[in-house]
Formats: sequence, C-alpha cells, structure tokens
Amino acid sequence: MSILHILSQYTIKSLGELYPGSFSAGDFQINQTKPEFEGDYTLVLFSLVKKLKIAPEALCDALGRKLVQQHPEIFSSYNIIKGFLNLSISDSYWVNILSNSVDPDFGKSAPTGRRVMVEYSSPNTNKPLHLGHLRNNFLGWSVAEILKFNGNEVFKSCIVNDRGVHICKSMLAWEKWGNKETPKSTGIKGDHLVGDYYVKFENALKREAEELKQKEGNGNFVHYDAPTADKVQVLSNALANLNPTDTKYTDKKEKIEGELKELRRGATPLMKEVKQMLVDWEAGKPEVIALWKQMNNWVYEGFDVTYKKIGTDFDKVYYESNTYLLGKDIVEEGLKKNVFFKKDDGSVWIDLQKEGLDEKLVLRKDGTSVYITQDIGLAEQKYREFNTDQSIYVIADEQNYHMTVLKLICQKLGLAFAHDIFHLSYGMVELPSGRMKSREGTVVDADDMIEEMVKTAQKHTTELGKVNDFTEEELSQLYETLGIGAIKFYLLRVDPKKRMVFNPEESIDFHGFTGPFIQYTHARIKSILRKAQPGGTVNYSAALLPLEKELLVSIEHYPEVLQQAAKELNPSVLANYLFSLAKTFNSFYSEHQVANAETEEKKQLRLRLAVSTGNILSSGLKMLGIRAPERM
RNA sequence: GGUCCGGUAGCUCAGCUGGAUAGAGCAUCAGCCUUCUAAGCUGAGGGUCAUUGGUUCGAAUCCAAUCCGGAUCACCA
Repeated sequence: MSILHILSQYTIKSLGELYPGSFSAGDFQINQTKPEFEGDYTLVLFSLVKKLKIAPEALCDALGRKLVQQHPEIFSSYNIIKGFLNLSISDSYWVNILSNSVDPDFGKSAPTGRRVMVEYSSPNTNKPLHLGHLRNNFLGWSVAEILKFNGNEVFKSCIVNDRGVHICKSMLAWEKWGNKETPKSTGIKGDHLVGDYYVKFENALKREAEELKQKEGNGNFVHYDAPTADKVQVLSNALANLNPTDTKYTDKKEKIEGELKELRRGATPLMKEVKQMLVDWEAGKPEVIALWKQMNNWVYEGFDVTYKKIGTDFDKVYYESNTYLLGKDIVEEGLKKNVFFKKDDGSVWIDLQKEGLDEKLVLRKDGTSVYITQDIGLAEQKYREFNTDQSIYVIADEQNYHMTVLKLICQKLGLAFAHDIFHLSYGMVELPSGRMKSREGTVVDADDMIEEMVKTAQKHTTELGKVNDFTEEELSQLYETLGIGAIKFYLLRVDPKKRMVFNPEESIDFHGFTGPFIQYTHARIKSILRKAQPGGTVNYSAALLPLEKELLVSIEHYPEVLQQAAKELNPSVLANYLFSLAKTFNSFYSEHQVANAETEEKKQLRLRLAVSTGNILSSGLKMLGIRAPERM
C-alpha cells in the first residue's frame, strides 16, 4: 500500500475518532510538501473547518498529534504553517520500501481478468508511414503495455485500410507510368514505391484539374454531367455575388472555391478512371485484383521493416477488404427496430438531432455501406471474437465526431459492447511551419526520421568514445536503441490529447528532457552495479540525507504513477515521471558515492537505491517501447 | 454559422478532481571532470498563467463572456 493510501486511511480514521460524523477522502487533500517547508506530505483541511466549526490551527494540531501518537512507525513529526498540516514520514518507512522496490516487477498489478482491446496504427496502404503514424503507433503500443502491467489482458489490433479510392490511385498511376518497375528492380522500399505513384497520380490530377479550369474560363462545361453542371453553376454564381466588403469574404470565397475544386477534380478523366477501377475491384475483375494484391504486398513488406524497427506488433490484424461488407445486416435489423429510417431514394439514415448532432447516413441509396457501417460491423466482430470489457480506438482527434457517432449508434442499437467503446483521441503532429500536408509534400517520413535519429545517435556515441570496445553489431544495436528511444520519448512525453509541434532541431537533442537522458542514467546505474552488488541486509540507523530521501520518495511513487497512466491511458504521465526520477538520481549520484560510500551501511542502502531506480527506469522505459542500454 | 478542443517563460511542454512564493527542458549567462559514465551536476536571469467579470477563506485550475488558434459538420475514408 502506498504512503498516500496509508495517509488517507489513517486520516479518515483519526478524524472519526476526534470528531462526530463520518469522513471520506473527499474531505481533505494530500499534497507533497513544498520543499521550502519541513515535512514530506501536507494535509489540506480547510474544507473541514466550516463543517467542524473549528479553527484550522486547532484542527491541524489535534490531527497531527493523533497521527504521530498512533502511528509513530510512519509519522515522525508534524508542523503547522498557515493552516497547512505538514507531516514528516519516518526514515524507517522510506528505508523499508526498498524491500519491495528492488524487485524488477515492482509496481506490477496482479491479473484482474479484465479484457481490453487496443486498436492502433491502422494504416492506409497507398503511402508510407509518416510522423503522425509514429505518434499513433507509439501511443497505442505503449497504452497496451501499460494496461498489461496493470493487470489487464490486452489484445493489440489493427485494421488495415487496404482498399478504396486511395489505393486505386497508386495502382492506376503505376499501370500508366510504372514501366513494370518493382521494389526489387528499383531498390526502393515497397511502401515508398507505392507512395511515389500516389504522388505521381496526385500531380497528374492537379494538372488535369487545371486544364478543366482553363476550359471553364472559356465557358466550356461539357466535362460535367447534368446535375454536377447545375451545382457548378450555382456555386459559380454564389462566388460571383460575394460581397468583398463582407467580413467573412475570404472564408466564404475559399469555401466555395474549395467545393468547385473538388467537383472539378472529380470530373477529370483520371478520377473517372480511378472510379471505374474501384468498381472493377468490387466486381472482382482478375487483373485489377492481381495488381491490387501485388502492390499491397509491396506495401506490407515495407511496413514490416518499419514495424519491426519501431517494435510495433499486433495480436490480431483485420483487413478492410474482408470487413467492408460487415455491418449491413446490423443496419437491416436496426431498420426493423426503427433505430434507422429509410428516405424516399432508398438511403438509410439515423437521426441524432436529439443528441445535438445531425442526421447521419448509414447505407447509400444503392445499398452499399459507408465507413461508419463497416465500423459498426467490425466493432461487433471484435467483441464476438475477443469478448472484451473495453475496446480502445487510438485515432486522431480529427475523427472525434465520427467516433462519437459510432458509439452513439451502437448504443441506440442496444449492442452489448456499445458502452465499452472508448476513443483514445490524440492531437495531430504539426511542424513549426504548420500542419503536414501530403499533397504539398510537407510530411515528415517515418523511415527518414528514424534514420536521421539513428545517425545522430551514432555521431554522439562516436564523439564521446565510451564504447569503443563494442563490436559492430553491438554498436548498431546501440545506435538504434538510442535513436529510436529519442524519437519515441519525444512523441510520448506530451499529453496525447494535445496536438503537438514537432521541432526537427529540438527532436534530435539528446540532452535534458529526452529518452537518451533517461537511458544514460540507466547506463550509469548499471556501471555502478558492475562494481558492486547489494548484499546482506539493510539495517539503517543514520538519518537519511536529503537526496537519499528524495530518491526514496520518488521510487515509492512509481506504482501510483502506473495506475494513473493506465487510468488516463496516458503514457506521458509515465514519461514525465521517469524523467523526474532520473533527474533526482543524477543529483544524488553527483553528491554521493555509492560503491565507495562512507560506511558499509550507506553502501548497502545506496546500492539498493541504485538497483530500485535502475529497475524502474528499465521497466518504465519498456512500457514506452524504449530499451534501456547497459552501457552507452 | 453549429459542435468540440486548445491559449502557462523567447521556444517546446508540466501543473488543471481549487491550496502555501506557478515548474521542467531547450536557448542565454556563470561555475563543476586526479573520485562509481560530464549524453551529467550546481547556480543566475527570464511570467499580466490570452482578456474581462464571477464563484470563495483561497483561482493557472471552476463558471460566464470576449479575443486568438485548431479540428469537425460528405451518399470520402
């Protein structure tokens, strides 16, 4: 049990003995005492002052006295400043926690039997992974590991978006301009090769759309079918009638121009070909299917290399080409139960206006399903296959609306798992110059990023020359450990919910609040432990020095941090803690000798501090997907 | 326009279930390697916690309004 729990329980008990009525943890607050005051933990009791009609000082004094009196093994003394009750925890309590914390599994919870699925990564197969995908992968993987450590049975899953217009774009471009080149013939990684054709397609599409714009300037609109031509007409008129003095003029103009642009793109010969290709794919046309399989396989080979490097793994992989028809039968049932309704044209909708949302389409008028329909189906299938208590979706916050709707629909359908759907929504990664846009070529490629970080690790390591005796194999291992550790930590140290700015210069820094800083601390500890190992027993009688105690307090806090990280599904809580622990250790290390301590007693204590800190750093980093090197 | 999210040091971020004088890292400046790894340590400067009002013993934290930024509101995925 943690000191916070103990404190809380004893406080409740003592209050009950001192005053009439019953008390709960909500009646007071426990904070770590500010360094400028004496004490370890501070009880904030102001909310009880009114309830008990007693002066803060008197309350603090009565409670402080009682706590120290009844539990001298825990509380050594107390003091009162401005109505805050500062409690000092006895050194023996702190020293005693070492018997638990030297265990490599310190902080691990017993199995709870709770089953959780974490869906993450979920890439499209038309282009290589970029920085945003890395945040998703690291987050999902880490959350899964944190949940495991907290006693949950976890299943990592992934839905591969392996079909659709975007893939057809790459396919068509390769067919047209590819000259049958392959990853092998070009030496280009498969996912990058396919991505290159996606870019080629987009560029060609842009040119065709530009040509259409020229034609439209000359009054030629024959490339549109009748209904689209009408729409274009309406929009063009609206554009012409905009009042330039309107405060929202530029907004409105951009919006209309955007819509016109989309219509124009849709009317290009290339888009028409792509749409035909998609129809052919759905019809199972052999040569289209063959091409699709071939190009997807190239992508998978590329992804495998990247996934292996960054340590991404799954217990279950779903493919959209297998699941895109799911959900239709659920919609049919829902229609019978009047959860959905059918419009005159045959399309099926759900009305979410009571929930403050809009009407949402679930089946097109031609009876085909849309994204959300598949998602309902897949959610149902996952539940059936894994019998989960919770299903977490790691998806960027641009899909907040979609995920709200998904959950709501499942609830309205009365599906058993509906309530257990949780959208772990994370913010997008931006560059100092703004948002990454694949169409404008401002995306940071994941493979490039990793390579650069590994090279930076190599550069630093070589300059410092501390591991010159390593073999080539050991060295390249170390470079990856450090480079990938740096980027993982960089992306995980920020609250997932918040969007974050990726600063290329800052990210390659290996000093300060970084992965390598923590890895370095771990290596230092291992270096000490190669010289001496704890032995005998800790029979500590001298007073703890400030930095010894600070370390112990931090070590004691670890299980609590893990619980919080699991509860909030937030690895940044862990990342911040590990940094703080490492920092404390480094201060301690620079002040005090461990292996050559002043006395044997101190040596034994400090060796255990080193062992415990090393364990926590290594186990914590592991849950962030970061390896802790023995030497660096 | 509706809905949702955010605004804390020059930059990137903690702190947000209300508590004492708001913290880190980077950057800047000044120190520390004959002692277990200096990818480290110690110190200094740097703040109208977007603005205004409210709630109360107490507000960066809660509420309201305003300003600024972002996301989203497809028979796309």
